[in-house]
Amino acid sequence: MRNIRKGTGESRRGKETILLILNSAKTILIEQGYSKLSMRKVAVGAEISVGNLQYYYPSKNDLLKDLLDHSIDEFMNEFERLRVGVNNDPELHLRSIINFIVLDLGNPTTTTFYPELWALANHDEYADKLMDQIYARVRLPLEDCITRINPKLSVEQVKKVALFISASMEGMTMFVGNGKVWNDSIKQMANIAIMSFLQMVKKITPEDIDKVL
Amino acid sequence: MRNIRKGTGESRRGKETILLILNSAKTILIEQGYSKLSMRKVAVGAEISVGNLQYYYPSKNDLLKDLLDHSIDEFMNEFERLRVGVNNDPELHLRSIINFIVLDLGNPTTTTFYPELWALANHDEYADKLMDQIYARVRLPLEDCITRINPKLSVEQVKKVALFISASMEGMTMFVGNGKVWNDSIKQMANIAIMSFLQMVKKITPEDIDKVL
Amino acid sequence: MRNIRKGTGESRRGKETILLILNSAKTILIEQGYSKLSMRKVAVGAEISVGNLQYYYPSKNDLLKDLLDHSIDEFMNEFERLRVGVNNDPELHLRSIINFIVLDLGNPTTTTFYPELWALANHDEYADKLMDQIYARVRLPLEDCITRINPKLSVEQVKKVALFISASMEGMTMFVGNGKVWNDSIKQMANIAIMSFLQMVKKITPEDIDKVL
Amino acid sequence: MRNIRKGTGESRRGKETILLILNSAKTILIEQGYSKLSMRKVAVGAEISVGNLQYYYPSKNDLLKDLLDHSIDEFMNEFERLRVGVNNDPELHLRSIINFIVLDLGNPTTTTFYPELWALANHDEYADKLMDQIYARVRLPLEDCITRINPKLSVEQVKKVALFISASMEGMTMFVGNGKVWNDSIKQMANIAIMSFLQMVKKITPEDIDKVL
DNA sequence: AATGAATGAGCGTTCATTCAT
DNA sequence: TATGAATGAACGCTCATTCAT
Repeated sequence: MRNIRKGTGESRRGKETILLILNSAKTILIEQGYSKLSMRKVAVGAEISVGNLQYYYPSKNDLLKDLLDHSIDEFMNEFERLRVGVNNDPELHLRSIINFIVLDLGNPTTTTFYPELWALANHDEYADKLMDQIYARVRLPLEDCITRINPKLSVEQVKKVALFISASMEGMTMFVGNGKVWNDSIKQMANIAIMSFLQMVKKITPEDIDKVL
Repeated sequence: MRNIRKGTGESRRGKETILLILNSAKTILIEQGYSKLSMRKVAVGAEISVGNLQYYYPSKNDLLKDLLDHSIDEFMNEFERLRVGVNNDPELHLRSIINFIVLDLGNPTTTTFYPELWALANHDEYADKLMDQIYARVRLPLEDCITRINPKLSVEQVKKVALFISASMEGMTMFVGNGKVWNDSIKQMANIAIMSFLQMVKKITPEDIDKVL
Repeated sequence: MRNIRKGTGESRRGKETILLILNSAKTILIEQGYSKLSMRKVAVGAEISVGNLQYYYPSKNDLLKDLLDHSIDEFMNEFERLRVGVNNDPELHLRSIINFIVLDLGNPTTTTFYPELWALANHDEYADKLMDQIYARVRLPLEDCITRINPKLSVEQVKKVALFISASMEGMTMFVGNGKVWNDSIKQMANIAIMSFLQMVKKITPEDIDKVL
Repeated sequence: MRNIRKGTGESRRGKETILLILNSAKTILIEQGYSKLSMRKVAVGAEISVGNLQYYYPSKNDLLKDLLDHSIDEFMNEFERLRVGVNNDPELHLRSIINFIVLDLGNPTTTTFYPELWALANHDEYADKLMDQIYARVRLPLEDCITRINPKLSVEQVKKVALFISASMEGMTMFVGNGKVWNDSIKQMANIAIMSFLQMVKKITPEDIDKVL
């Protein structure tokens, strides 16, 4: 919801237009993929002229940046809400985070948006940076739980365990996401994930992580 | 390595040209992403004319299909080699599979190629079908190990556990792959994965998987 | 003179550009034939960029449609003017129509444009529909004259006689048209046509038309 | 059935291939029009390679020439057969010629092939020359009949009357030809034509033809 | 007599972008 | 803010043609 050109999107009408643009862009990205995302199609989808689109976003890259920011904000806002009302039990908290993330993979937007983001991150610096930020943010509460459940792990080791858990869950996107073959098994996947990760966090030792074979 | 148009690629020279094309296409896909993959660029990379490229691959989609087939064949061939010399201990076998796959994520080709494939699979039927085939093939030895380690699980449950393990490992691609921030931690990730998955396979009960909360 | 894309050709400049395009297209169609009509050549002829041409006519077919409409409008407008100041004598009116149409065949545009249209009509639905409309319109006054000259003919028979007269005149295009071998004889052709058709309309009986041999 | 490159098409096999080529080309010309006629499509239709096609016809223009020759030969051969068994009555002979030509317009090949030829003749010298030859040949028997029916006409006037009759009949192609709206009325058109032309030939005077208004 | 391989130009079309209004 | 007009490059693709085998 932040655009590039200074002084644009400040009036109420402008803000509405920006929302129309971002929604159009996101729809295209999700339904057709990044390779089919064009300024023209975004303009048509937003029911404005190409000229006007370029008034708000002078270049396609500007639009992409704002689109990524905007899309991620939505996930983040939902994720933050998890915190509220969390009790003090780290194990329970870990369970609820895992549950939330795995079940979120069933969301049709998540299913298609994130693979696009990952592919993009391999070729686009901004997307790459953004990915780092999101997942670092997602790992924060994981790290907190892990530290409390297994205090013997060093800070670095906790980070790696959190990364493992987070990455593992992301990997399920392409298999249990919306419309995917295994979508019906999403609940069981969450169960396996909780069981697997919880056991591991409890039992894992510093040596398990850092041993060299 | 199989081209589309009848009667092309039959001479030695033709076969060489097809290889030049596929290598060029793969390089572009990996270095620049699918959205930048164009017939022109492939032709330039293969040092042939666009006309000649289209002589072998009448449409871009034909090229994409063959490129995916070709690229996946390479992984499959490597994966098949794992089988050879496998001992009878299912736990050891499971360890070696996990180890192989996680470490393969460090391969620069794997790191960038697979996210492209996942994104593609969301919009391209052929890519989707291919993904199903690859991962089904990858899960086969996993399912075999799991069944032998934990005989109490039903066939369906074994499949879900295998899917969980396979998907989890794929998820690490974007984080520990070649050039990624956590690339240095790839060995520890393999350790955590082995520890986590092995424990889970041993301990998990049918009820753990199918319980409804 | 009506373009396709909404919101284009609305400013004075846009309308001028559309005229430049149509003139360029018509010139190429007439001088080189439909098989040589390309968007690029039209753009060069109109001294605009290909991109701008496609801004007005998103597809070649859109341009062709408008070109046909536009070209036919010109003939129609001239043809309508015939009506004005027509006296009440059906025979005289018939003479003047025949004279007008046959002499119009000497027009260089008519000579080359109509054969293209006929060939096009065999493969293009829109051209076919348009042909039907033009010639139905041309036959209207013919049918009126014939009915008044020979009231014994049924409505259907009048239509067939009118069709015969109209079609016969069109057939001369390829022989007495501009630049054709017999172009010098166009006046005599008109004479023969008038004599032939007038006699026939006066003398023909319902039986002559519908007899089965 | 005559090709361009010296020494080709001399073996039995070569002659068969040439026939396959010409049939393929004619089918495409008739079904899709000249603008869609390409060497590639002809080769596919003839089930030979492009290279082999170009062995027989080094250039597209060579193929076109032979195609026109070949197609017109077919009509000519049929037309010559008319002569056989013709009695001495010029009026009867004229009727039979008119009848033959008008009814031939119902032939699907004639319907689509000739408009293509006319359009082509406007831009291609060879097609133009060929048209002259065919129609001059067609007018010969017409001129013979006219001279005998109406001996007062000069040689030049006879030629013009014959041209008028021939051209008139060609004009019906686009209206009563195969698949055309008025195809059902083809018999009545022949009746009207015979009545109209016969009357005219009998009654017309040198003054009718050459008068200047 | 026939094929497969290759080229280079041109095709219709889409694109990001610029700019005057 | 917003539109319509315009550009120039690139896209996937088809084409006529050449040539080695």
